[in-house]
Amino acid sequence: MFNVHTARAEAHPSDDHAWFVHRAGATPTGPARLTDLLALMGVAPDASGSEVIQTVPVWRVRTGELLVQEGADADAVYVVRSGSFKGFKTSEDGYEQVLSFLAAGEVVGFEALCDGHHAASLVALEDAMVFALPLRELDRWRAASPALDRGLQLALSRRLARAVEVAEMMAPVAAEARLSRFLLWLSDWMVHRGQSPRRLLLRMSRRDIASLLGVAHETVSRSFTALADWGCLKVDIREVEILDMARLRACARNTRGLPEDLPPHAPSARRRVGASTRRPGELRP
Amino acid sequence: MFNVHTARAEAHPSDDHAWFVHRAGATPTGPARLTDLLALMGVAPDASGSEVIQTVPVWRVRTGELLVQEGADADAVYVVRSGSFKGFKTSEDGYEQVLSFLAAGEVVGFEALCDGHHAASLVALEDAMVFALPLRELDRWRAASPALDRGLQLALSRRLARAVEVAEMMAPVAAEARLSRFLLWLSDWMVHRGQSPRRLLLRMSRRDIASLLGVAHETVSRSFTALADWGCLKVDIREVEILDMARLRACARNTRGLPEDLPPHAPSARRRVGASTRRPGELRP
DNA sequence: CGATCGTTTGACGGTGCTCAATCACCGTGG
DNA sequence: CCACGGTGATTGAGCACCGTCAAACGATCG
Repeated sequence: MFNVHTARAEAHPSDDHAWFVHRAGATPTGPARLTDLLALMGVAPDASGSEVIQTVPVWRVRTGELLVQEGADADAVYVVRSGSFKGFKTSEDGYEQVLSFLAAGEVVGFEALCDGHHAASLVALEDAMVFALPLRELDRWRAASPALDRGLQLALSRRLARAVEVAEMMAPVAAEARLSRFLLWLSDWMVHRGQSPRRLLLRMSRRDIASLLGVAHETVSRSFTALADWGCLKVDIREVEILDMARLRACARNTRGLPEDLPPHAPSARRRVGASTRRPGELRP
Repeated sequence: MFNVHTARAEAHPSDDHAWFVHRAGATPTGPARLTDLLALMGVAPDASGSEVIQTVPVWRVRTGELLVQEGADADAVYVVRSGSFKGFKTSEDGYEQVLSFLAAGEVVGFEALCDGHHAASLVALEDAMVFALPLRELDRWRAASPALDRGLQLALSRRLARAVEVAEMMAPVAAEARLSRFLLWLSDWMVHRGQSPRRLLLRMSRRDIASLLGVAHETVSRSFTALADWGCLKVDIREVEILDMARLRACARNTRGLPEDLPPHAPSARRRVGASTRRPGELRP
């Protein structure tokens, strides 16, 4: 009936492609010492590395600005020093598929190593700084500093392990369960950064969350209010407080609605009843 | 109403957990030379490596047997030599979430490096062989053979790039579009292995595909017949032939149903009409 | 040949996508 | 200061896609 792709084409016949709406916004700033990077990655520094690698370039990216552009030639791999990023891919019809959210200590842009081009874009969700590891130097630096090499391998391993969690959030379960999993994941994230696991400040919009979870952004809104009605959360736009961690975990485990054996904290007429609990591809007993 | 989790618990009160239904099935076989591994990874061999690394252990895994078990201690990283694998994670209620399908040349089990435990299980979809890189030796081997190191980094980069494609297949678009994307991905896979891009032999069940795509396995069946009705495919259980690559790509691009500007090859009453084309989280013009 | 599993097809109902209206919030400029 | 437009979040209504349940069929295997 109404086709987004043609609609866009008609509205802006010779418009720039979607990946041009953002501006590359990384600006150089004072370089750092290797030991700073190694500390961030959680590995002990080594003397040999610091001799060869005097300084590591640092880039600063402001909120909403791009660190890397999908399809662009890659000239470096980055390690997030502070702030957070959203990784996404925009398809030709303008749809923005969010792939991950990234925080301090994580490696980004490594996908580009195999063919020299970035597979996805990265935009800062808040003012951020990144260490840049020039591809030209990468092998030499890793050879010079076993600690850097080890830190990178560990970070890459974590990235791959994270892919499992993302798949769980996109799994075909009830929208409330996906949101619960996302919030629990964020909570873990906060703990790793030494902050409270209960008070979350969402740096991303409802639409970004929706894209990651694979639902409509209106559904994310509804799921937030549902979880709040069930006594799991207190929600104020982007400030979320987890009131009942056990119940939230129960919602994340369950595939549909609210588990029966955990009656609502604050009884609500909104509670769904009679919903089936099987999910796609379920193994039957 | 009917809760899978409790139902399982009632049926098998002291049952083994789901990840015990498979048996670890990897058996050692004649080790290979480093140059074989390097050739598989697409990097030029180096003399220094072959001196230190005389032989590389090779394991054989038969169809349906496990290479690694979720949660098990990891003692090696593997590179698939032949055959193919399914990576999956089983949740406590028995649901099997497929995460990826893996073929020759790909690195598996690397997620375990960061905490020493495998995050997901790997089962052979056909008789397979893998190179084993013992974690104990990994750093030493990489240092001894720059070629091995480079090959590993490239393979890891490809794995991360693949995560983007998996996300696209799980994206909230029409079931036919997801299946189209999956088949196109498989087709690319065949090309990389030097085989025909049109004739696909599916090594996995409908249920596995369904899990990866995030739909019910019945929906996968229906999508296969829909794509066949639209003239894209010829389907015979697990043998799939792509008849119209351009049309299949159009289906993969589109979010809902069959694109209007490509009338069905073989007119079918099954064709859906009036379906909207927006998708969750769509950016409105 | 019976049993089990995988695949296909049909029917039905519900979740969640779509569309739409409303509100809160914000930076701008009159 | 307040009107103004723009963005993001929330809520409601309708309906269609697809998940669920069911049954039938073919294939494989003991």
